[in-house]
Amino acid sequence: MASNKADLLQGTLDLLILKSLQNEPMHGFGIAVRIGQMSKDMLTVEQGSLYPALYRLEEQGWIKAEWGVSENNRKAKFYTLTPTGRKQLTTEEQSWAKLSTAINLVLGNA
Amino acid sequence: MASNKADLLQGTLDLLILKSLQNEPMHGFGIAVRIGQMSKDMLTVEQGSLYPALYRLEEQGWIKAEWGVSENNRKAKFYTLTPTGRKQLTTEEQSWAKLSTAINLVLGNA
DNA sequence: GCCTCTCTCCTAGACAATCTAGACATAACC
DNA sequence: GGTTATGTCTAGATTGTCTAGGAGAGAGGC
Repeated sequence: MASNKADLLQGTLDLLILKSLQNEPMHGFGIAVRIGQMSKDMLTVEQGSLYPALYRLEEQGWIKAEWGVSENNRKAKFYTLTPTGRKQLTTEEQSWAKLSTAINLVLGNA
Repeated sequence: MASNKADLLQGTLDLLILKSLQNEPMHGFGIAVRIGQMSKDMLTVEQGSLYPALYRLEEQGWIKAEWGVSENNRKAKFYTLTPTGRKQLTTEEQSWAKLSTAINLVLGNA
């Protein structure tokens, strides 16, 4: 019911994934770890959320997958941001900014 | 599919409703209008989202309903924040702050 | 060589919140 | 008396996330 853990807000996962890929291709597992680190462990991406999300993004044409080898010498699927994905990232960043602004307006944290 | 409109993020509606009731009791319709106004029309609360949410909150004991008469002389259900609801509001405000901070960390809008 | 740990990917099914798209009732206005 | 604005309500679909698993393969200890 009420969650003590920092569950993600629905809709933000795509944004976070796209953002993780902004500078360099990464494999799925790495994306999850990266998001955890960047948020100082306030956000946790479950694998059951991550992989479906990655497929979703790939289907949309926002990211592209390629098999490769990880830093630890394991085979891993590396995802790259496509040009369309880059546009989408911008869009989602703006829409996040707008939404959080709007909510803060209501909360009075102007 | 992708939405141009400013859909709500799941989980934020409860917070917004509780916040609307912080200062005075309101009826459902009024809450929706209020949220729209306070957010400068960036947020829109659909009725199909609103009423289920109100029931949810009432079941949790966070708000209390009472039939009354609106400013326009219609019968309307007025909702009041309970003491538990007030606590919940604080909790949710904090958790929103934490979450948006976390996301902004990832986005680099530190 | 064998065992275990860790890394990495994947999936089915449940769950919960929101949206779509309606219906209904009544006050106010023309 | 018809129309508009106000106000509540519901069924059903949709969607995104979580739970709770499984599986393969390299690394490292023995």
